[in-house]
Amino acid sequence: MGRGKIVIRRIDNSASRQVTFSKRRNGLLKKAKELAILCDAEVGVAVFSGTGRLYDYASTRHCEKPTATLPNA
Amino acid sequence: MGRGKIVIRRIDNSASRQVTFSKRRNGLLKKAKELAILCDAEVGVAVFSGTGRLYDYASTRHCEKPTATLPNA
DNA sequence: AACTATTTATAAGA
DNA sequence: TTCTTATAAATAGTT
Repeated sequence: MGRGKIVIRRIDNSASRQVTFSKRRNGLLKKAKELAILCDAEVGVAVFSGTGRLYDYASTRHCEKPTATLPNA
Repeated sequence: MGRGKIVIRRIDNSASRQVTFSKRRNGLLKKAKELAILCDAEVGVAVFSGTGRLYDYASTRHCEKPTATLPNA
């Protein structure tokens, strides 16, 4: 969905990969939220960046929100 | 993204809600997979339908895949 | 379950 | 890196 068509494979360029990660991560979380609201569904999403930072969404949060990182981060 | 613009709020009509759930659930899982591949990120998504059926995706599956249902399903 | 008119997401570019 | 814009992709309403 952009100026050009892309193939779904790892983006080699680190800077481009970071930019795409930021954009698509936001898009995914937005879609998750919309699905939960529109369809009255329970939805949970967790995304860890390459540096181990967590970005998440849960339609119903049953626990305390952690500031998690991957073990190897 | 459709013939008409919609507001993000629970879809009252049960049949429409089910159809939208099916379409958007597939879209969300696809986006999750693309994000994981493009950006080399760890991504997990879990969606429970109103009837408690689970639809999920995990970029790296560390455990056995369960055929889970919500407790109240 | 297919089909498109449209909206939305986003790849490039500024 | 935040904003813009052309274009690809998702999808709402329809058949």
